[in-house]
Amino acid sequence: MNGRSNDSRGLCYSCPNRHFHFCKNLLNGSSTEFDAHGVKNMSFTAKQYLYHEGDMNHELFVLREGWVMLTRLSEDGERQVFRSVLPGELFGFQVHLQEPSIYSAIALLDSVVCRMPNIIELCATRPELAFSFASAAARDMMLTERYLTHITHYSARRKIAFMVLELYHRLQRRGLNREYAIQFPLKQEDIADMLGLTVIHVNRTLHALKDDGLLEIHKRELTILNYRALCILVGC
Amino acid sequence: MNGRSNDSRGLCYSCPNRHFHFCKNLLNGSSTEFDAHGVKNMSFTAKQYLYHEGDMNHELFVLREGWVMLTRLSEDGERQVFRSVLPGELFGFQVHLQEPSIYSAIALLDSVVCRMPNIIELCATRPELAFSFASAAARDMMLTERYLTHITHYSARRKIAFMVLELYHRLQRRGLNREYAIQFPLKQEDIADMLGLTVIHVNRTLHALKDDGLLEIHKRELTILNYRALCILVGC
DNA sequence: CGTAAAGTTGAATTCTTTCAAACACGGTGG
DNA sequence: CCACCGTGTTTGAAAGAATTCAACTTTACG
Repeated sequence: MNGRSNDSRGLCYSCPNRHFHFCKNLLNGSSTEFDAHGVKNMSFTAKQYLYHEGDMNHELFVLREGWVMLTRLSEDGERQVFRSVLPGELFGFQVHLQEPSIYSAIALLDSVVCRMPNIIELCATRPELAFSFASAAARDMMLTERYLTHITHYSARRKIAFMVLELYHRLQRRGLNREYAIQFPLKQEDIADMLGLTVIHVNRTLHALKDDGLLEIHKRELTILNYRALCILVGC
Repeated sequence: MNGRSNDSRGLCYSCPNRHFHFCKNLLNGSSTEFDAHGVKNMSFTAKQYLYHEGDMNHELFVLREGWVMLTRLSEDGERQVFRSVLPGELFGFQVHLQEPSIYSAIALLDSVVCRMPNIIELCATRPELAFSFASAAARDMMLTERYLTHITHYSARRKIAFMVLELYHRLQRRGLNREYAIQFPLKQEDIADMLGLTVIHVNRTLHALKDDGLLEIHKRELTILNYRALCILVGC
């Protein structure tokens, strides 16, 4: 009822309930009301950019289906992957709504997003939405902080295991898994840029994980071969 | 006026303007109005915990003076430092206000905080505050993401340089620096737990940075010896 | 003054990166 | 149908970065 029961499952690292309340709020509004604010669905094909860093993007998106990745190019040309956005989740909200976006959003799978321009106006009309935004932002924050602490403290093996479990749980929460398998469009280079490793090392580590019977990535599909062992590795 | 001019200073990594708008909003309210909601100042001495992870903490804090550090113990006993909270900044807001806090807050210096219980009630009375919370959360998010990307991708030397510059700029913004020096209560172990390094390696790296004339930490005071070189190292 | 906390050092080991090269696979054009 | 091309993946060897462990020194503080 209040989401507490979900959090007592011991999934200490993932945040499967992310944005749930927000989306419920948002999506329960009458569609005519939202239409008035220019809220509408848009489709993107895989590898298509929704927007680039530097664009003036005053819009807020909810991903309805697909997979979106948020990236940024650092000053020295390195690509940094911020995070993956999965169906039901929110993205595009940033501090200064008047400022250019600090990251790019690219669709990794064919995706449908719900776009909301005029966030400020929307909040003015429905004040409770502002609180939802705050909650959603705090939720993102929690997730990012977990990535931060895990990634900074542990081995490549554990980082990858953490990321895999985290993504798996978020998808599972929405019923987007097939048993222990999920559709997985991330390339080894994406994983590397997300976790701060080299492609080569990601490759070797993935092999080791497969040899040890923990997980396997094949043909854009990720299969968790030993869920318990993976949890133990991540330390939860 | 709108904060945009502040962001054009080229401080690509730090977020000196953090929480500024929020605090302005909040602190400009008439004190009687806030008193009605139980808003009040509290003092803590150095090394004193404001609250522990697991506590039921439904409160929001603004740090007025001092230095607060947010930490968490992971399942395997390792301590993880989330971030430092500096004067003028907000902390304590988390997704599920009804849930126990996911981190501890400890004062590293004698500190004064402004405590606001009943956040939800407060937001109901003053809806624009909710939007401020969302902005503040987004701001924290941006900072954390910058830490994430910097820390995951670069060497210990650069991580430490980044952290130092970031803290320096946040303090400088409030005029809490003395030239190129700031009060610096973080111990080498805190730095290690924040950046995911060992104390030993932090120690060696700090020495190297000092030998190279970049920065120096002595008697709880940090001095930036070569600001330009530090910026170049961090890559901004 | 004595104890605990914080900082320092060296040597050996482990983890991760770098560089250079090869392989696998799907799509395209001839 | 096959050669070609590009993207993504794989491998080896060597160098570099960071950790571990164990011990020692200095500083802070009651």
